[in-house]
Amino acid sequence: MSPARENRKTEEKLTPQRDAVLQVIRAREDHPTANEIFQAARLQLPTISYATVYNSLRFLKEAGLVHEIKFGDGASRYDREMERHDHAICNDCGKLVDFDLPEAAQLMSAAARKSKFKAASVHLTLRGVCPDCRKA
Amino acid sequence: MSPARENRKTEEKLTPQRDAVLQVIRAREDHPTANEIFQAARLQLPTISYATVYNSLRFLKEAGLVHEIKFGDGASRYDREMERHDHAICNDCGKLVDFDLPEAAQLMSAAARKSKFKAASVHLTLRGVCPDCRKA
DNA sequence: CCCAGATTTAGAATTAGTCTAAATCTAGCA
DNA sequence: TGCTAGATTTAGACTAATTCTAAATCTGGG
Repeated sequence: MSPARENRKTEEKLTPQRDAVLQVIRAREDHPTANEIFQAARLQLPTISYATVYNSLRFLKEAGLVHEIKFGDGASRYDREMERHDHAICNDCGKLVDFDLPEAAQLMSAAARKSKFKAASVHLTLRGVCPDCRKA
Repeated sequence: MSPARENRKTEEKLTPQRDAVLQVIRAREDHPTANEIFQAARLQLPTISYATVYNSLRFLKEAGLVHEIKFGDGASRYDREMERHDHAICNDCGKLVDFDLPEAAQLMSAAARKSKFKAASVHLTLRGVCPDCRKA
């Protein structure tokens, strides 16, 4: 259960397919969907299947290597950023941007008190218009 | 464009089907999915179709009478609560609970500054374990 | 080298939601 | 009253995202 052992176990199981999926996510600034990841992974591993991309994403999530973001609008998106952070979503173009507002993290216990839940994490979502759409 | 006129327009178009959908949502404490709403609306209006439930939900959303919540885990949920509020989601059973943390609303401008977005709304999401699951 | 268990593959299946075209309803008006 | 245009409803086909299935393939330990 030590971090080192946990990590070794993960490494052992990092098959070429899983690694390709991980590299695709790490290489991108944005938050690709499973389909986008599939298209990109194919360039490296032409025989990789859609199901394997999903299996790999599940594995990588459980191993704590990627983060899944499920907002509306259909497909889940995947994020290389594992630290706690917040999201801004553009109401016009749907762009999703990460940012960190430490003050949001500090509201966790207040939120737990109000909701009566045992808190695990908090996350703030801003909806609005992104800089690009503001210009247009 | 006056509130009164806006309201009258809405009233005019509140067909029996749309009203049935609205009543289902207003009668429930929880946040039903479209499918749950369809099942319940059917009891009142046996011929109502699935497509009409979706059409009605879109209409009611646009009229500002219900609120759509899209978290992961598949289906959108619908909320009778129209005031700004926050959500807690149980990691064990998936239960979704409303609460209001006014401090979260106050983080809107800070979030806008960090993300560079023009803010429209903010919303906090707590993940954790609900009171019922905590007992079990 | 061989086997058991894990992984990958292709495609079928499932689920949520949207679209389409025909049927129905409704308000305004000759 | 009776007609017509426009809006709404309906059933079912369709689409997109994701999961499932079963067979094929790979891998490490003996």
